[in-house]
Amino acid sequence: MIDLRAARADPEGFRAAIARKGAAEAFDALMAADERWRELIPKVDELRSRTKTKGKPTPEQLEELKGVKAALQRLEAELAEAERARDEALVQVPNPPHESVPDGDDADTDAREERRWGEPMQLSDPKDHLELGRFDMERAARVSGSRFGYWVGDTALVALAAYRLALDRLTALGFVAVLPPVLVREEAMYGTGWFPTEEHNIYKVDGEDLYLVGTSEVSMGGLHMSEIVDADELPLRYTAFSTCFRREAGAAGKDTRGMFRVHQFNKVEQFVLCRPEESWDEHERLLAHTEEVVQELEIPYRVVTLPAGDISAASAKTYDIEAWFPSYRRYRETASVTNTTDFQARRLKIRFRDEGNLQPVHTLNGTAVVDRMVLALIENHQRDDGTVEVPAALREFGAPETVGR
RNA sequence: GGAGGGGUGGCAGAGCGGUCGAAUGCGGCGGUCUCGAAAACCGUUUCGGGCUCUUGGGUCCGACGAGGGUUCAAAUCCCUCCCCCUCCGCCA
Repeated sequence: MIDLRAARADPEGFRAAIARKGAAEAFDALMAADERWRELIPKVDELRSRTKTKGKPTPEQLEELKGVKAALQRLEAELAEAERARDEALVQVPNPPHESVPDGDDADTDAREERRWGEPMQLSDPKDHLELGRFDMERAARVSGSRFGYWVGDTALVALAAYRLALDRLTALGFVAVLPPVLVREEAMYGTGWFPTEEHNIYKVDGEDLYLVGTSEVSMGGLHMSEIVDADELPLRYTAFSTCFRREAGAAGKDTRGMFRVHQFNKVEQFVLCRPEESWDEHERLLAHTEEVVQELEIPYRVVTLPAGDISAASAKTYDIEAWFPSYRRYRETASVTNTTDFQARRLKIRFRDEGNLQPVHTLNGTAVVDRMVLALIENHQRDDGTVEVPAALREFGAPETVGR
């Protein structure tokens, strides 16, 4: 959530920034709800102080108390309603985007390209990952429905090696490896900003108050929920491996072929908690880590800064790494690296003590390796005979030298 | 799944209807001592919110897992939920 006090102090500034995410109305609604709440709170406090008695009250005092309490009860009901309305408005307001984030809301036309790496291969007739790797979509459809697939044989081993490579590189940098839960409570979903805006994309477990995470960012955000972390321990750097689940409810008919957009995939994530003044440097560092992995996988890519209207509610700034996909003949999103500043930390109540003052930490998350990258790897390393040469970096992690059908 | 026990400040741990926002210990911060440090000793130290004034205070309100209830009055009594621990059963 945003810093309400800061927003009251500079409503125009906040409104302008939030408007770049297309959420000016949500902000206006919040300010109105907050004003209403602030009208009521002093009145309630005043009445409450009048109900205080020291020790046993006299009969006359009791009579007077009765009247005050009746008035208090009515006012408290109003306050509770105002508070509910204000909190509801608060969760609708996104994190203001950083100044360096471009305007616009279209990922394709408004994103700012930062750089490119590698030479996109230009085959006249490139095969796609389904033709090159071993995936079983037909049987998966029978077992699980559309948008699921089995990774089979050498293809599965390449994916596992890629996860292991990312974990290896990150732990060497001091990141702590974590295998987190993938079922979480509503609290973690709200805390990380996935709810309420992304709720449509999340699976809920029937009969339980549990949700399947769309990314381990949710589990990792929850890890230090409600804690006051030791300032000396910051930054806390984690790398988590987990399966991720997404309903892809709004994506009907989009990317229906192959494993590009599926309901379930695996990801190695970076998740960091740090001091506010460190988070922008840390953001660049996380991006660099991801780029190093993609380079080791020898996948041509470009880095873009997503426009304000296309980043998540929690994000202040997001870089995407788009891998070259020969079969699509274009770059496509494979990794996201995001600074959520204090937005998640505020909701999750993760704070640290700085010269006596408690303040929220900053949190960041970023893909290190994800299944889509392995798809890109397979496509980019195809040879004329339809086999795939696996990058040397993956061999020590159990990958075969080649993948062929 | 069954049977018990428990959730209190950064941590440990008292309190079990008003005198309790809360003993005590540890930790933290400041100081005395010291060339310096340790030890010892002294002082200080929960969080959130509103208003307010020379940003550091003043003042009022709220919070003892969460939410309801009883009562003039709840950390303390009752109900619901969540979580943790121990034992038994089951299980990868």
